[in-house]
Amino acid sequence: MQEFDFQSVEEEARKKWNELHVYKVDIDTSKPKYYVLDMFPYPSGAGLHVGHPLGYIASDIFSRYKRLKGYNVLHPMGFDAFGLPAEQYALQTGQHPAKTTKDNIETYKRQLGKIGFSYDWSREVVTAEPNYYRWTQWIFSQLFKSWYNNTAEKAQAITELIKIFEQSGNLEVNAACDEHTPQFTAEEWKAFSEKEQQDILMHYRLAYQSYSLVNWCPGLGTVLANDEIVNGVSERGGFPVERKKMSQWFLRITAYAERLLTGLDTLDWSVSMKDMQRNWIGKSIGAKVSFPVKNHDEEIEVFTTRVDTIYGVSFMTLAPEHELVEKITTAEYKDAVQQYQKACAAKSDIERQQEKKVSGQFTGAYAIHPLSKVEIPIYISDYVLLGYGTGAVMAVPSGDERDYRFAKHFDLPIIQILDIQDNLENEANPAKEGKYVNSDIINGMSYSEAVPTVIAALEKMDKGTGTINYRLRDAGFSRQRYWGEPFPVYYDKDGIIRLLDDEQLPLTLPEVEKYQPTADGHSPLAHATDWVNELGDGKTRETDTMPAFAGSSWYFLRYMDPHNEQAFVGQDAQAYWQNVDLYIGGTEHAVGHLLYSRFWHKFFKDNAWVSTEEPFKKLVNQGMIQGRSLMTKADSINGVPEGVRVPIMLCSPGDKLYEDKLAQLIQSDNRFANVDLEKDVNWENTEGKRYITLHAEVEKMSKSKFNVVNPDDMIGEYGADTFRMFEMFLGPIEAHKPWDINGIEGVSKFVRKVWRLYNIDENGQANFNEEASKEELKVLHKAIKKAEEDIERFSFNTVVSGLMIAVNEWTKMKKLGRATLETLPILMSPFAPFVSEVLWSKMGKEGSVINAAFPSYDEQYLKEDTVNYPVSFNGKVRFQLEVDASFDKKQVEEFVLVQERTQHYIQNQNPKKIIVVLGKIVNIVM
RNA sequence: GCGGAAGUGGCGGAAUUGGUAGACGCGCACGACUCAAACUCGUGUACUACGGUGUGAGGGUUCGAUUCCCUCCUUCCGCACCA
Repeated sequence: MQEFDFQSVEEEARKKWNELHVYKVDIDTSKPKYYVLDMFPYPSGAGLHVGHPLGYIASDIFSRYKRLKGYNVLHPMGFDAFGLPAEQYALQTGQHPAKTTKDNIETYKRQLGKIGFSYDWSREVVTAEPNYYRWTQWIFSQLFKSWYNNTAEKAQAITELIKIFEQSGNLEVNAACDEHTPQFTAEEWKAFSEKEQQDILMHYRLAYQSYSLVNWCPGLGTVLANDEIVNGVSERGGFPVERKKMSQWFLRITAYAERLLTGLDTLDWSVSMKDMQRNWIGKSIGAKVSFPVKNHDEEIEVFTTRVDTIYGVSFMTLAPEHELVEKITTAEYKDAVQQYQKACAAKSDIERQQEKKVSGQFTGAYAIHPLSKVEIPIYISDYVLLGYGTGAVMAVPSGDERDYRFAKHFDLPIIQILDIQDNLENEANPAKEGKYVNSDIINGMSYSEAVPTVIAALEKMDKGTGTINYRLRDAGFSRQRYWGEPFPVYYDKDGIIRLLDDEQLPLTLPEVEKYQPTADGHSPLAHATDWVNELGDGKTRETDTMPAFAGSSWYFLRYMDPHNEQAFVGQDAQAYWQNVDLYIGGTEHAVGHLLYSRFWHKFFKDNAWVSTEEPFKKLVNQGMIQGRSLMTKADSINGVPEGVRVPIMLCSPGDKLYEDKLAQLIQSDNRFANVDLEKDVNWENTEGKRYITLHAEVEKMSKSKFNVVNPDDMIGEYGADTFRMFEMFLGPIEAHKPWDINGIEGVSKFVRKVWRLYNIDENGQANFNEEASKEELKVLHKAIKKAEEDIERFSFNTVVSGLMIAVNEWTKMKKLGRATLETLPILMSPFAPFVSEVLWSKMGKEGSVINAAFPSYDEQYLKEDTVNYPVSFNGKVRFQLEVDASFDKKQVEEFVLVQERTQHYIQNQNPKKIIVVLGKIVNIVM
């Protein structure tokens, strides 16, 4: 008998797929479509480890399954190729990022190719290629040319807005815009200079420029992202970071906040994923209230979600940077206030957030409570953030923990406002239950009555309005980097920003000599002075580039129509493929990529470039495969708390690491530069040589932890089919689980057992019966049923178990029938495409198994003549009883009662109750 | 602190609407094959004082709970002076 040889099997299958071009898909209106998408990988230099393909395997299984089920399946792959690591590498080595990125993509494709994915590579998309980013630039232009009409609830052309301005100014316009947008009439608009008009339009555009603070790190000469800063210094190098005001591009995602929120209800995503987005959008319904300042014309505006607590306000707190502070501070307090402001400014945001001590400073000024007219003192304190709400708080010590601590510290009044606040001596009570007290017009009311009452009162005297606030901020869209999409704009000689014409796209990245930013923090593109000035006439190009999320916010649409030169996606292609039916990826993109993509998609919908409101219907988050790091005992090397990690391929847990080997390892890892082998190591010594014992620890798989397992190695040893099935067999797709090589033998055995079922002789011929037996068909139809049901609910690990059970039973039957052996490859092909393809051929079938039809199970084979009932007494199972399957409840009951064993448990008592669940269980209650 | 997910043998995990807890695989033990080993095949494998007891702990609903409800503990993830 011929034994299974995965190498020749993989070769044979691959050859067939290449010849038949099986993965090429096109629009086919005779079939329903199904779009399965993997999250876009960033091609890092390290290549794939075994954790990466987990989601890809799952999506590939589902794609193949859907295809067998008669769907026209779009299953593409491409690369999110712009980004920091390539640029860092360029900084270090001088190699062009385009070159390293290309090399890395080659590595990825080679690795992915080994696993046997059903990608249609003719649709490959690479964000860093000009023929792709041309459209990213085009989309940016469209955002720039649009504003959001809150009344129409959609984006519209900026030219429409200009028409409105010319007719009636902006007083009647209900648009998403900056809070500080000036108001003007049509006449005033017409009188503005062009520069002034353009500046005003910036307040409305969906892609706009504005000044904002960035994290400028002089030590590195660059701008850092928030997560590149640890404890106020740069993660790399530990240099101080300062806040620097720079002109930046933004996308007005806040215009879509409400639609992004309500759209979540229509999506088949996990609860936690939706919650993360809801949390990020952070809608709060509240009120804006104005507090007049005594002896001033100014009013302090606050935003509150608890306008019902307004009668509990006993002081106000402003952010130290609040613009009113200077104006209202009395001469007496000027010095103290300035000192406090200085102290706050010296602290980084992170320090301010970590500060637990109560601090603040009285300004000497008083506000007048809009309802009670009581005078209340105005303080400044660093617990109030300028960036949130209005940068001012109406302090209600009885209901808010921070206000309470502040009040206690400065000995300010704590006013009870709800009858249930009975422990104000010790703590604030933020509850909304109970009835209001000390609250004038809302005394005796409940929360839901009080809120509208207060808002109405405030609105009547023009001191407040009900408002909705979002935590969501507009998305910063500028990066002072080289390796990203250039902005398709230039500044004319008056400094007015102009778009390039669409025909001038793509605006390609110029070559630069160095990838460092300029000394004043401008992007490396500023070094390319020829490029910056090439338009002449005093026109200069924008030197910032777009962030990595630009290209990934729309790539799923490009796959539908990757070579279209006329549009980023053609109407026909989009009308057919609609949107992504199944999206598989990690949770790390919960609020970044997934939110931006939804935002762009809605913008496309507003312009009727796409027909769907949401891009991703169903989202499945694959878990992380963790590594097992081999460690020396944690306490065995002092001063290095995590011990020494040992490359995973070298040894296994329990192994002894001898002195010479350890010395070698320590030398190769500079974190252990100061370890003294004599003083710091607790040696064991039982055999004349010193050693330490290794143990395993589960942690993230990472090159720096020496615990990376390469899929190439696994495939080389066990074959791609076994590798695919094993990754699925590890556990539920969403769960995090440690990579444990132990189980792979079981899957490998399974594949070989499958091969043996075909009794393949020396000539490569399968041997089988023409007629399949009833028993084997029963096993088959059970397996079909389980496979189908489990794949539908993404329970891939149990599909593998189910197939194992079937194969174990068939193995006992020696020689199987044609029907069984022809169906098995179809069932298995989503999981193990290579061996399934070859076995399909061995059965003399034409074409590829990929194009077969998924079998349907036949109930008649699943029917049993008898049912095994567990018979329990008072819920405790005592014995099994075989009962005729056609019996009804009464018959089962009677049959059970006359059994000798039943009588033995009943003794001579009368059962109180007998419960028969047909096909399941019999329970006798005594 | 708030929100979410999870907790089952030595290990990964199964049990789909409440109905035989531990499927399947690993590991381990024994046996067959072999000069021997590997491979392969077979048998067994939650604990047990053999009465029973068992799904993180305690309580509840139910004829019956891993599954539903309440309280608590632990782990992981996300958010957080958010007014």
